[in-house]
Amino acid sequence: MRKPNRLGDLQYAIMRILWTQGECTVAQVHKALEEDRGLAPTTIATMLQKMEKKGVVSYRREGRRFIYRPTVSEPEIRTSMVQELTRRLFDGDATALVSHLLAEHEIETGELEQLQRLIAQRQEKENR
Amino acid sequence: MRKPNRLGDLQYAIMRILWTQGECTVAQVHKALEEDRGLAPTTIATMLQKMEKKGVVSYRREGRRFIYRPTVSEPEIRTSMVQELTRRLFDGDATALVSHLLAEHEIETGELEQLQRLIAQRQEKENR
DNA sequence: GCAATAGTACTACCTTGGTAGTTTTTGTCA
DNA sequence: TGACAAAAACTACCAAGGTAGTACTATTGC
Repeated sequence: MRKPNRLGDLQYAIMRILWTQGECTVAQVHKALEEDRGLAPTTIATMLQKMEKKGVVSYRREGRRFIYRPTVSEPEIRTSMVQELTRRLFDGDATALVSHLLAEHEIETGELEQLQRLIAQRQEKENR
Repeated sequence: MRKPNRLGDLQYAIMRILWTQGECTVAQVHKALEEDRGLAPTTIATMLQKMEKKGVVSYRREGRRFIYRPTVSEPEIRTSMVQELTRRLFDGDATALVSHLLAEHEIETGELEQLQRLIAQRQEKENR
């Protein structure tokens, strides 16, 4: 029903923890983000509740505590967020996005070769 | 002071009008978006006020009416929005973003060659 | 058995983006 | 000069993301 989803900054950060850890308690997520963000544990808990309501995570109880688990994959979210931006900024033209990255030097000179290789790989896959 | 800015969907749409037209009255912007969005003129006016406060547009009066003008360029905004997404989703690695586009087939097979050319051009520029 | 604690629930508040109605002002034209 | 229309001002409201304090509850260590 609901289109995949875009996530806010904190929400995405939380998802990253869940994607790498697989399953987490609130405390574990809090711990993992503490360094970078220094948020109150209740902030994480509240956010996870909101995310649960929204359908991007689910949980099971284990004794008193909740174990959260992602219900959407990282590529899924990434794809829908990248698509969204591409739609808005480049009328959905992903090539225009890459063109922008090249023109604005978001991509270092040293990485150009690697890109060429990536494209070649994709072409090979296509022609097989 | 404030870092360039990310814009919401409507805000970006309005900016696009301003970027192409150069200067616009509220009525002109409204007219231009009517087809796609069918919003009330006051919605546009309110949005433009908010955008003015935020510093992405400015205006001058001409008689009774306001003429709005962008104060930031499209590449500027694009760059900061793309950077933001790249930071969040790919730890700031633009090449990883392109890799994603290739892997998820956001880029059509037919466009691969064009991309190769774009990269080659950039490389030439570099070596000159 | 009970108190300290850990963990969730509940509530609240702020900001930003989005949407629009109502009121006031002010040119303009008859 | 006065009515009308167009424009802006003001106000209001909603949703979502973000942040966190306080209240409740269940566990567990003594």
